[in-house]
Amino acid sequence: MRDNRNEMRGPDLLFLTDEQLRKGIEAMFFAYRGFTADPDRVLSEKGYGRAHHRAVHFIHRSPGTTVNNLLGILGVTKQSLNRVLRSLIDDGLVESKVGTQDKRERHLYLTPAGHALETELSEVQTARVRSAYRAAGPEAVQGFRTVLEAMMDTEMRRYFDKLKETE
Amino acid sequence: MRDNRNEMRGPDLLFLTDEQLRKGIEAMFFAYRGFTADPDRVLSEKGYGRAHHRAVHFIHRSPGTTVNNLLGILGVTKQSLNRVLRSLIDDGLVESKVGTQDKRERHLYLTPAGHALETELSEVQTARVRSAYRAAGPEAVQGFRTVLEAMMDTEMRRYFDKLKETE
DNA sequence: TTGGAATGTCAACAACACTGACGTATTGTC
DNA sequence: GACAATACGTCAGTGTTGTTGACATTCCAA
Repeated sequence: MRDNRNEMRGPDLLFLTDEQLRKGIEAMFFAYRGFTADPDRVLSEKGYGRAHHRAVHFIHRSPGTTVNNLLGILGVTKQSLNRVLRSLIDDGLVESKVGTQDKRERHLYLTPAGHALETELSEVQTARVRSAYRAAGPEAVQGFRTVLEAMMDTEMRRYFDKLKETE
Repeated sequence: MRDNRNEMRGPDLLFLTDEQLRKGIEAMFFAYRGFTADPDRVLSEKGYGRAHHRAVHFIHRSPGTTVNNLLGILGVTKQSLNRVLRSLIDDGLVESKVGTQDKRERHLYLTPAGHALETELSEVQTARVRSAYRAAGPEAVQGFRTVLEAMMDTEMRRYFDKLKETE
């Protein structure tokens, strides 16, 4: 019924039927599970979780970032992030340096051990994405990226674009 | 360094550079947050979580499905699923009927109240996906779906394809 | 200089996943 | 009919990750 509403607008909009949208939603659900499966395995062996992965990833991506900046990117409360950072710092994977200009800020860096973990996680996750990209081909990848960016919150896209600038 | 390894294979493979893969990973992270943000808001108002959404979604999608089948789709333990189903059944959103052929099985159905919740969740999530699809266009959506399917575990793709058959 | 804003930390709690073990009802097989 | 296997539910315990509340430190501006 609602499908028909769209179908009547012409064949160009067939990709916007409720059925197509539902399948997109389910594809997103299943794909995200695959997307995180390999890093999750590595992490659980070491007693870490997905939150540790995210922290390590973005500290690697933006060395010297502050806790506050990381909070914005990760979208969690500072208390939640702090627990994760605490264990990473205690285990010697992350270094927290008091800011020189503003001593309230802590600047975060990966230690050599932290870089080693980041590399390990990155390799397994990248392997799957590379495999998917290769199987799908460049045009599909372009479309994939376009849809993902359109799906973000505008605030998140701001962070994403900022990271993209290193391109 | 590794980028160069790929770049040397010619311009066709530029989309497989480490930098492109990293941005794909980050896009996936940010987009999934947006993807779940709207339903999460609706759910938390009602005292439910993402796990309830998944259960309601797939019961709606496959009415009469058994607990065991749902366990396979969702990829969680029965203890975890049971907690969610318990609250949904107690709140009158899901009905559990003893199987007619095999009385060990429980077949799951949404009640009218369950359908109401499913519709509400589906509408806010579909709205975002529709908006993203519309902005990206049909070719991009095709590529999006292709990459997502290539990213799933083979086992999950089996479930996904089974759901797709209703297409 | 003093009060408010910003930054980060500690403590307690809730949601949701996990493992392991056990109980019950039903089914299928020898 | 005995017995193993299957499907489902439940109890107990644990861990990660999110939350709110309270608090210490630092900076800045009135």
